Amino acid sequence: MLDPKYIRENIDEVKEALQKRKEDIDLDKFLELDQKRREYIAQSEKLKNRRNTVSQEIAKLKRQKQDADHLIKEMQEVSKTIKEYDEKLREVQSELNDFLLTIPNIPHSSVPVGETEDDNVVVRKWGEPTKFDFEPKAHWDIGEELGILDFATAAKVTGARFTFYKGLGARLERALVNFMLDLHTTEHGYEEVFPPFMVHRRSMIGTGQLPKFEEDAFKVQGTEYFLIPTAEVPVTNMYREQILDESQLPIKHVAYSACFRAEAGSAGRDTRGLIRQHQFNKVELVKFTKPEDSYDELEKLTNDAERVLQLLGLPYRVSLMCTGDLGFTAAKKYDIEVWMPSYGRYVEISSCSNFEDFQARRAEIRYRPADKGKVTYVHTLNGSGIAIGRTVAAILENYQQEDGSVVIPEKLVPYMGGINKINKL
RNA sequence: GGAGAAGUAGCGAAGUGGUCAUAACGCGCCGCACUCGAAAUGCGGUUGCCCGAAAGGGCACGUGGGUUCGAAUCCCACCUUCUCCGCCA
Repeated sequence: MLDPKYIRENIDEVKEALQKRKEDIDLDKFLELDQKRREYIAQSEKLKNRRNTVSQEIAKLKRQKQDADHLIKEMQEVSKTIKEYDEKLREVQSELNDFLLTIPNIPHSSVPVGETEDDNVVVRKWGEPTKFDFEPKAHWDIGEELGILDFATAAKVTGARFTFYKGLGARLERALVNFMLDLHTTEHGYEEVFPPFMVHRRSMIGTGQLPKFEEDAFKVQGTEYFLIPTAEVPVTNMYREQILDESQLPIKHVAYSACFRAEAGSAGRDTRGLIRQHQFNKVELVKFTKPEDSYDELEKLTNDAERVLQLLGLPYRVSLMCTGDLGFTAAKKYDIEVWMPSYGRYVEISSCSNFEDFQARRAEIRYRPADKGKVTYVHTLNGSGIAIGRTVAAILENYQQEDGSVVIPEKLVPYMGGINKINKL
């Protein structure tokens, strides 16, 4: 959520920013509602002041056993009028709030202006696309031939876009979760959190999934709960409506969770394999920082995520998202993309974003500066560190051998109980 | 799921219709004094939001309604926590 005061005072700048995002939002409507709101507040408060004053007088008269009927009669009228103004105010306020919740974040000045993913800027590459002296296979074929992935059975049991991992496949998934959690807790200083996989509506609004993107979420029938699309939601909302102490910042959490996405609107895309599932595992990094530190922390967070791929020996590149590909909530976002031989290109495996105070405002997460300055919104950041299913896909494809087996990256071998290769049965 | 109790500042807690919500009192925290230094002691300071150029005003006692000239206080609903019972991994 943007600061209403900021929009009011910088209306042209905000309009221009939204245009860069290709967002068509009528900010004049905002100004109009905001104007009305302030009018009603002024009217209502003037009357409340009168009521408070007179109520004291009534109390005084009653104590002196004097007659206060004429004042009480006047106050009956005043109270009625206050109620009318407050009702109008409530309506405008809620309309204004609903409107604010649909305005996306303003891109940071360092974000390239562009329309589609073609305008994203590759900022660095690590490693080279894997070369094979045989015809490499896609991970869904490798996985099925090794008996470690079973899409057909998942379709029978649940439906499309679900998977059974079996045997060493299930073990590989689990090994990656543990490997990443250990890396981020012991080497990068994140505190581990294991969150609820369901949250209520207020939390989904806090991080920006709602109200605009309800069709992307799974709602649990008979409850007001949503399955989390990412651990970002519960972990960021841990600190909702809290005033933190400056000495606590930055707060850094790492969380494993399953993630659930309806994938509405992606019908027909990435239908095979592990790339686009309704349920997948992810290790997520979440940070809360002082405003002046958030862009440094974004670089560090991105590096922390990249480290996973480096240790696994998977070639990747980092792209800076352009204004048109930034998503609703981010002010700046890097995608880390891993080389996927079956796609013949790099595929997103992590998204690292700085939301500045956009989420903090929605979720009311603030901190008290040590110098006793004004209570201020924190900046929130998060990034995948990293998506597990896509990592399995990348390992299967990049580490496949001509005989159909898959070598386990060295760093992962201890987590696989010493197994360094998955062979055909 | 059933029965009961409770939700007020960082924590504990007072306040049961107007004169105590910048919220008594205690603890904690910050500053100052005393001290060679510390402890102890004393003094002072310690919620947030909204409207307003300012002066100033308004709001918030779990949340939302209601009654009333006036609600932390009375009524209703919901949420959360605790205790007991039932069920369950």
